[in-house]
Amino acid sequence: MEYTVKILARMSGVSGRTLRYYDQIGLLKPARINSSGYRIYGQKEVDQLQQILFYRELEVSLEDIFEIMNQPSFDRSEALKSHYEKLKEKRSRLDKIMATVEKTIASIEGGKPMQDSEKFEGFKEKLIEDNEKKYGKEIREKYGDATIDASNAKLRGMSQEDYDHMTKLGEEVFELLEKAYATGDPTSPEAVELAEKHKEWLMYSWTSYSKEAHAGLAEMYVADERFAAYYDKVVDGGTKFIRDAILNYLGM
Amino acid sequence: MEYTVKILARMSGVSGRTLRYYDQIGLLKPARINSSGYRIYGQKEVDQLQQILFYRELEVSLEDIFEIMNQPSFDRSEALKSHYEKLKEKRSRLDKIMATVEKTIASIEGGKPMQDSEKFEGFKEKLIEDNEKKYGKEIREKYGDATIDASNAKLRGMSQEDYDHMTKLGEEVFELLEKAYATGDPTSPEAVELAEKHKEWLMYSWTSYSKEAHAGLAEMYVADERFAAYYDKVVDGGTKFIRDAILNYLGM
DNA sequence: ATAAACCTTTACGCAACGTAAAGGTCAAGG
DNA sequence: CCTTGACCTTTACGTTGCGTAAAGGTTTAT
Repeated sequence: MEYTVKILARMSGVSGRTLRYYDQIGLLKPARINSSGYRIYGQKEVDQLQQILFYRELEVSLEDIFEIMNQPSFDRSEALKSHYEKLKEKRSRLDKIMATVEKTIASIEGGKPMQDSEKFEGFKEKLIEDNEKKYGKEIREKYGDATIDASNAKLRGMSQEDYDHMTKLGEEVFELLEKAYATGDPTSPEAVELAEKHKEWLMYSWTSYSKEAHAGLAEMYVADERFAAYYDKVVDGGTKFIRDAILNYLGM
Repeated sequence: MEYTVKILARMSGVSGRTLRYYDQIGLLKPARINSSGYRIYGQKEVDQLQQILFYRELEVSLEDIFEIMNQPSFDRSEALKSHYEKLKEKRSRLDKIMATVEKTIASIEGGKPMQDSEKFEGFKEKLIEDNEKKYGKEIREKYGDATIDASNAKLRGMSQEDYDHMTKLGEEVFELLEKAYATGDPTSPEAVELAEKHKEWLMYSWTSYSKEAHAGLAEMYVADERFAAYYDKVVDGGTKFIRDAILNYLGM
């Protein structure tokens, strides 16, 4: 039950260099180093490597894998179940791309033209994935999976126009934030408009709306450095301002 | 039907930077540059980009994509059919990994242990893929798809022991080449053993064996720089020697 | 005419290793 | 016992496919 680099590498399908690299960055340390300086891996490390490979399969960065697996709340069994769902999503993305390939073949051989935007169906899913990779981790960590999963599900069903409109709304929120901030008053008409626009934007990704959830999100913006940085980019203190504007709008 | 960078990017799901990069490396050049230096893409480029994304989905390197698409014999329709098959393989690999995840969950919750090597089922497929990525392209180009596809199919069905044994045989071929070469005589007993061992090794990946195919492969070794480099690494002129030894063994 | 939203090129940065170099260790066979 | 070959080690530079400023020109809308 003890393995050297080469043996574990052969068993798992990764290279020796990969194992050494994982040791180097602290992602997977050998159980012990023997008297000659050789890395020796045991049971626990085998299971950890498997877990790492599952995450890697989902294109999670090694850094994120490290953070996830080192969280005190990390539950292997639960992680595996989540993996299963993600793999299913990945497979359905593949199915979509396969459908696009089929359609393209038919269009070439049948001579009937295809909408340009149709030609990229399935690839758009990648956008959603990437988005999740960028923001999903922290949101998941702090606010649970439910919100983001629902948000993704809705995104997926959206038409191009809807998507564009939503993007535009998001930008308008940004612009409004700047204007409203200039008034210095979170109860000003501009601030109210900001809150309204923000709600409108939210409706695109939220499956259900409640004042409490909206207010909770506003608080989250301030609490979460990532969101804070996002809104503070527009104007310093912008995050707090948008929170106050929303809370005022909601009468809280 | 004319698109600027941003528009095409949004439509296809790639970034603007990606399009500029593809232009830079010559993979996808815009149809024309307008008077202000802007990149303008047309119908043909849209289809090319789609094709590129299909290849990218299969993890083909951009360099290889370029070579493949610029071959005079490149047939879009055929390429798409091949894509479809590959995507199917990728999906079945995903299925295997999903099965491994399920098994792992059951093993954790049921408390029954799992073979260490079982834990990496599905990942091993990656090895085959990578191998193909490394050698497959040139072989395909020059000798058609049939051989390598069959070879992969057989590889997939192999047990760990078989695989190890094959690897070992491959190494023995190498060792023998050096010894046999030292005799300087492709009809020496050592050379005959080399040819025999080489046949034995071949049988692991070939579905059927014929003298002609074996001889053909020997010639291919010499003709193909990649293989030549591979065998000449052992001893200079090793490739020609192994060809002569095989031809002699086959009585040709 | 001014701002917003595009576009351009240049250039440095990054992840996740591959790959070579230079050398120590260990089991097996002569 | 000693050599050989297959392991092991560390160090370090190279690669792919972009992301991300920076610094500036163009177009469109108001």
